[in-house]
Amino acid sequence: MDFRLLRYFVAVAEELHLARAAERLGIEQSPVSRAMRDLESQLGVQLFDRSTRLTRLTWAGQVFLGECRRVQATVEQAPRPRRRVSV
Amino acid sequence: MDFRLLRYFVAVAEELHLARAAERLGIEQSPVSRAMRDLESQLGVQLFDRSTRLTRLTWAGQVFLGECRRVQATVEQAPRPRRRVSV
DNA sequence: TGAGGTTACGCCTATCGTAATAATG
DNA sequence: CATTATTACGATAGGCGTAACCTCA
Repeated sequence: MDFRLLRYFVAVAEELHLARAAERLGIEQSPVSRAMRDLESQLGVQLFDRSTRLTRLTWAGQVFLGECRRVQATVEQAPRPRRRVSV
Repeated sequence: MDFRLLRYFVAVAEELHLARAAERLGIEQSPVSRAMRDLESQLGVQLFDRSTRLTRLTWAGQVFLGECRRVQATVEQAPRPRRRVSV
């Protein structure tokens, strides 16, 4: 689990739309779809309710989104030695 | 910057010895050495005082170590959906 | 049947391990 | 000269894009 999956997940969770999330991330749909699958697999939890479309976050997904935001905030708020780190 | 470099750095910062840090991480010295170089390059900051050995953290290194621990704590303390995630 | 998501496939980069090389104490 | 760190090099895994394919409203 790295910052990449975390960023991807936040984008998807907020957009609930792979194409828009992908656009926001500057990559294609395909890797985003795979990333979500991998993430759910790693966590052993389903993060989204899906029909064909992503309808909403599961409860686990909501909890995880909260965690991700905490992590991102921690990383971003931290005082940097000299330069900012791109997460 | 991902959790990998963060983990490597914490190990090295705590051990101040590449071989021990590498052992702790379950990999070889070589990638750890490269990781520290890459990290310093990314941050634009020297993290260690080095002679041939790593003698100690620079001030920037100490600050960064603090940040890393905060991030790790955030990740680890977060309530997990079902399963624990290995950072 | 069209909008949205997934899978297949090949490419490319990043990371690893082995091993050789430097440096200093 | 022994210990520790770095560099060189080849192998491999993982992430990406393109494009084909599936699925439900």
